[in-house]
Amino acid sequence: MILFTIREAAEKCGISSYTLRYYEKIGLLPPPKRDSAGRRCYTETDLRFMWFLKSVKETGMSLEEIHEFVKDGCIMEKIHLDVPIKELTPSLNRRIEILTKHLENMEAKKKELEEVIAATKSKLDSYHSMLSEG
Amino acid sequence: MILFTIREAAEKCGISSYTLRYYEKIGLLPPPKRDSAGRRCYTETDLRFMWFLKSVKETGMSLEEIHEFVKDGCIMEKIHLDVPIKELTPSLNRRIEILTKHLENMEAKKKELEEVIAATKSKLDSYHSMLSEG
DNA sequence: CTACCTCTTAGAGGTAACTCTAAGTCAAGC
DNA sequence: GCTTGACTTAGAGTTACCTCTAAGAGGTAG
Repeated sequence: MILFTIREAAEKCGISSYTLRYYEKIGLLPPPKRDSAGRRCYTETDLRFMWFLKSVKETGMSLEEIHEFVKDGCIMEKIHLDVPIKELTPSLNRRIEILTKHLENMEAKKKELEEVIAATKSKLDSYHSMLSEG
Repeated sequence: MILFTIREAAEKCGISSYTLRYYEKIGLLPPPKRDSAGRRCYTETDLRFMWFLKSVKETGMSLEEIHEFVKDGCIMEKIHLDVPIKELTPSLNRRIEILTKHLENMEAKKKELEEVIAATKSKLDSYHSMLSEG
């Protein structure tokens, strides 16, 4: 299994080491394994989770909402440990609710971006014609 | 000519009165006319400008960049006052540069949104199938 | 061995963008 | 004529999110 130091993880996922420790402290990232000297060792699964966190954050989810999303740990791990689906249903439903809301926000943002992109293009056109014709 | 109080302007453009005064103070909005009692009176042109400001801000332009964009006043007004295009060319070129950069940022944001929207949909699908099949 | 780099921690400091407060003015309604 | 409420100002406070510092320990290169 490949393991990464905090610096490698930071470089790979585009979140600074400072921020990774901060996220761990406030409960957004699970505490990773440690090496013999007590240093953090991240797995590829950890990195995938960081990528997910970064994606939703950059598309507008607040840290508080992310916290609400992640608060009862890794679902996949629980499935592997044969926790019955029945017990996971509340978690799953909450996650579905949060992601559905976030999806709506992202669709709205995308729509606004498209509108402002169009308006900006037309403004640029009018500036260009002022320069060439005016 | 229709005139609006700061509260009406705030309501119409979706920026609070506090923020409108703040924007004026830091030079993002031109000082509007005042009534006999010294209160701000906004024109429809002022409102259109607020809408523009809000659009670029919400799509990720910083107040500093907006300041750089607006810093030498209303170009249309100068054109009406018969300022020769030659004198306006530096302003126009700077505005074109800023808007072109912002357009690129918006396109990148839109692309990221599309990717995260797709990833989120697929995650939602997998949650739904855990609930129904798992 | 010593210098250097990166790691650890708790907690302080910084930044962007508001958001509100305090103290006071002004005009309208009762 | 007095209250109400919106307005004015300068400037302090708030929020979200980092970002860094200080103090100290472990491992590596010269």
